[in-house]
Amino acid sequence: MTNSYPADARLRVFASASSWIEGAAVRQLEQTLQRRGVLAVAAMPDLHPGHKGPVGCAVLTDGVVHPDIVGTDIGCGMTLWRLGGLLRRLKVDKAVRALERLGDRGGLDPAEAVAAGVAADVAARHAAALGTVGGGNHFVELQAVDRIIDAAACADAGVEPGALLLLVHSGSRALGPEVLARHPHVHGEGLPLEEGGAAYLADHDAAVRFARLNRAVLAERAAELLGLDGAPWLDVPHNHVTVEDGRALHRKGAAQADLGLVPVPGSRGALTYLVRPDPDAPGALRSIAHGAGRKRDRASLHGKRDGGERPNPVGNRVICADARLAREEAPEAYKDIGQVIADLDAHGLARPVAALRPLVTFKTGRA
DNA sequence: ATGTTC
Repeated sequence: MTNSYPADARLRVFASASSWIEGAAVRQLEQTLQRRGVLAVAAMPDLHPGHKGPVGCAVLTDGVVHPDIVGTDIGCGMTLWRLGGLLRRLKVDKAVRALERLGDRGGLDPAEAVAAGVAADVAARHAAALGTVGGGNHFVELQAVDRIIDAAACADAGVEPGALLLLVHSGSRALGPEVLARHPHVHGEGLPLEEGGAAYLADHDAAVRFARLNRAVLAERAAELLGLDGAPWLDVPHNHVTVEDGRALHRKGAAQADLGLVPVPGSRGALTYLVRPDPDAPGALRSIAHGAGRKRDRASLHGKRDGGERPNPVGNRVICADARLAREEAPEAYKDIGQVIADLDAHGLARPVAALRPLVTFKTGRA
């Protein structure tokens, strides 16, 4: 059973027949193609329905900027840090107790945020959010290199089995929604660069930098709590818009593919894959999948019919004091990351380099 | 996604 995708030469779908994509997401793709100025759309194997359009796609326009494609979480993405530690020396219980404290401290002071490059007015309103995970699918996760898949690429990158890593998924917190609200636009019409698009981009770019800084503060704090040396390695946004040669490239839940290696996480009970994208893959708009993608909407995961808690498929410890969030983010809410990676590989978008195993996941310490 | 959210 396969979906029938819109017959439109501008659309490329990088998913195999065995990757289930909801009909609602396909209908949203049709609407995306009707937005003003759309030249090309690349849909990834983790495509799923979103608020104002599908999550898991890249959209190139002739210069019209569509803020509601990027949505509220401007700059959201993944940061991967190397940790100076080895799996065989790790005490998992101790790591759990350490990461439980990630929610204890507040964010930065405005002065610290300004020193880190945040504009004074933004710092005044949002510094306290720097170093906070947020909700939804965001997390901080201690991982270990589980399996080398591409030995040469791993040797190049210094990736060795049993090495500890820190993966952070977060965004611009309340700054993103503020920026979106500050630039009103008609759905589907968007903002031409000279008619509000450039002004949106300036605020948007600040939110992208803010989100990256937030991930760095989170990683630094997590490494400190774990008592391990931490070194920044990769930072890859998957929710943003870039303008080049007068064209606007939007990514909505699609990872940037021209920054080197990319961590592609599964659910919070699955492996993460480190992949090497081909930034020139035809039709992919310099993008790849950003994760497993939701299989079930949040609402359907509540209620008695769901059958309650299941064991974590890969045995990582998940710190999440919010039971409702834990249900919405349960592993069974997500697609199979192995299939997503297989689809990326089969379509020439990315090659797997290593599999990373989650050990301890921090979602939220707040009850 | 959201100093969210009935």
